[in-house]
Amino acid sequence: MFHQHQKIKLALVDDHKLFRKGLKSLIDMLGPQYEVIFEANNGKDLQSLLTPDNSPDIILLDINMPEMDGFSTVKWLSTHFPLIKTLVVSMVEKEETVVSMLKLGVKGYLCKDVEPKELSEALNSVYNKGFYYTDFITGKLLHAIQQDNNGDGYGNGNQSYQLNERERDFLKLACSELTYNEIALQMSLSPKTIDGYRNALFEKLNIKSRVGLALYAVKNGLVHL
Amino acid sequence: MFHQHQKIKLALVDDHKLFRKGLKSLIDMLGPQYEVIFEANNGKDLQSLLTPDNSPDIILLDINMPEMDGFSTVKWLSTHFPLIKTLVVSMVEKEETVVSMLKLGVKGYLCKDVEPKELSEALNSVYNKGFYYTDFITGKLLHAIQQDNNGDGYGNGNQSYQLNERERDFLKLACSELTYNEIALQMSLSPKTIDGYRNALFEKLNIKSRVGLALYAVKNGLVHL
DNA sequence: TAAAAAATAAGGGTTTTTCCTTATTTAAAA
DNA sequence: TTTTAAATAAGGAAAAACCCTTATTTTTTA
Repeated sequence: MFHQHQKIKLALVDDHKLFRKGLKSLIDMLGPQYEVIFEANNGKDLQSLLTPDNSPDIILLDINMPEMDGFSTVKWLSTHFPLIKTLVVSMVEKEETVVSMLKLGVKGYLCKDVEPKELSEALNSVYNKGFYYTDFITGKLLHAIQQDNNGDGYGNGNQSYQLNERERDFLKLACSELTYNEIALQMSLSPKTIDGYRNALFEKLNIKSRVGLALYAVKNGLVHL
Repeated sequence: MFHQHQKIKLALVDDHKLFRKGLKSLIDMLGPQYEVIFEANNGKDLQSLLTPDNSPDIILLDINMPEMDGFSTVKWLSTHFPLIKTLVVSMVEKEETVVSMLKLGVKGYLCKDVEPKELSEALNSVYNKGFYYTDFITGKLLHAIQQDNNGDGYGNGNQSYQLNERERDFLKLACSELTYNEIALQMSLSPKTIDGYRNALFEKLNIKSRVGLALYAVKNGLVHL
């Protein structure tokens, strides 16, 4: 085993300081090969801290965060810092979320209830191999692919439940006590268009009611509680 | 400063292993005066691990957990192990939740985004003084009291928004895609009674729509995502 | 056990949500 | 510049949600 010339630089992005500090503590215990160079509360915070001079090898990233969530952060990173590898650490286990994140190019996905041992495996794997694929991830992907093949009109290769910007905007507002008419006003759209968005989401997400929409939004970190 | 004869025994109850391990790591760093004697995934898990021979001084308890949540756990502890002190560590910051927990007799309430320093202060305070009251807690209590005094018919001393068993049952079902009629069937009640429950909750919780109900339930850990 | 309080239920009406189908406008691709 | 595709919008109707008032039953309390 030869000498490691440089420490592996990490950054932590999570809106719960206690979790972040705990995570940092666990990482410190893994040994001196890892160094947490900074922590951020959310994507916005990360944007201000991240510079070419101060950039980590791997970012451990939460999804559900205020101001700027994991999705937006990964997208931003992929254009501005494409060399940084992202490892998601989230409590969200939903297939849609995992698959969406992988499509965006994250290098691994950990649930917050894994063993600390898996954290170190993930970090090593992402740094050395460039990715960390577990049975968890494979299972989600497989299931997603299988669903794509059932000929429901959404499948054949492209994203079956990937929501576009407008739908996400709508979904966030649907997750409030606004009436659909009020949402239409907010979005400067006809109530009938809103009607269409709702129906599209119902079909895409296999949901039957507005409560379902709200719950989906929460589960997938589109809104914060 | 004199010798501490006995370590302060702690137990951690949280459904996210990585958070638990991080928390344990932070506690271990506080010094040898604290010892985490066991960890549990949720209330049910705690029930099976907790015996008179194996009981901690302080339990650090999450709220939103599957199987058995923080509310039920605290209630159970207060009858079966009244001497154990409970310190809530949750991401929930809603006044209702904080106040309800305090009414149930927890000795302190920490949000998951506090500094680790506050964790150690809280543990010391709970162990030495029996409680840990912060401005955060006082603020919530004060606000709750002030609301009680506005003569809205719910106040005068008793719980203004404490939900009873039946209302909680209903709320959980309302947080689904079931129709109110279907909920009535499930609960073996008339749809008109359900109507009454909904209206009562709307008023108590200052909510205007079913989406609001669902969101409230999620925020307060009545349902798990 | 009588009175008070809480839980359960009904009547009846308004608004919002939900579900179809089809049409127009705008943007992208060939 | 056609052809296609995507976003936006309309009409019309049925179901569900929402709201207010009052009545009955059950449970608690005095």
